[in-house]
Amino acid sequence: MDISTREMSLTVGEAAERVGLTTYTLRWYEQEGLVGRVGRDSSGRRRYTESDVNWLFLLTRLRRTGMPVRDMRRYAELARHGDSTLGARRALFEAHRARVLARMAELSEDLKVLEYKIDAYRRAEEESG
Amino acid sequence: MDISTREMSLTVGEAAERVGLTTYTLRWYEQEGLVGRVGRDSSGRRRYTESDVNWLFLLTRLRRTGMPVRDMRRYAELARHGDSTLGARRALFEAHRARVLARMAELSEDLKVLEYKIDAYRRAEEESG
DNA sequence: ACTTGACTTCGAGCGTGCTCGAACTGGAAG
DNA sequence: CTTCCAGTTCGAGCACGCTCGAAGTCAAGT
Repeated sequence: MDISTREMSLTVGEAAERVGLTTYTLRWYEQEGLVGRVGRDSSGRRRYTESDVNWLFLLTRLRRTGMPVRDMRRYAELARHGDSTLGARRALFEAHRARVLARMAELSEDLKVLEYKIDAYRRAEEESG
Repeated sequence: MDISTREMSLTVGEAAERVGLTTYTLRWYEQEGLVGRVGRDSSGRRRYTESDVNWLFLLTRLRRTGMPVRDMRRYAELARHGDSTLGARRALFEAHRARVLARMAELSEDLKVLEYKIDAYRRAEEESG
């Protein structure tokens, strides 16, 4: 368990692959302040640490649940300001959780409409085909 | 139960309000072929029938479940071609249902991440707040 | 008769979230 | 040493789904 196995650092391409985003997007996220300035190596190339990757992963989940980039940026800013923002970050997540739950409820409703139509088509097909 | 109670027809504004879209969007949907050409009155104004409104309602559900406009157009085209496309329409809905279910599963997973973070924040707040 | 306000068509513009091309740099493999 | 590939920055461009402004029409209310 030496230092080299504990200190991983990935290029933008490797990081992109791990988190399922493109290199374009990773650079853009940084530019947009969704990620703090990523470390660079001696020749100016980005080096993503494990915690950078974990952060990016979290961002992908937030994004996938429909959180706007604007809110993700706000969250990133809070995170950069340390422990004094823990409450605010929790509040942000709780509010977002509520939106996700509402969205899921909406999808369940919409699913019923889909089921209804599928059934109606099935019946119509039997009748006329 | 006279004809006037059975034959409703709404202006674009009324229809928009009922289905929760704007008048802009309703006209645009028509232009994009998501809705067949809506009837006009003697002075060229749109008159939405009950079945137009039902159709629009269905479109709002498809839209809300994330169906792209392109696919909604394809569906509308199928519907305009009558009963011979019942099977295709059902297939389209079944495929879409699968996507919605997958999306819901994804959201459940993402929700776990949110819960986990909320909990972590709560613990961190207790510890340092 | 006049005003109001919702309607018409048309094409342009916008917000979001990337996505890409251009021009360049630097390390590694053959 | 050259070739190659992945990286850099910058600003422009794109796909999607609307959204709106302009200029005009028409019917109803005062």
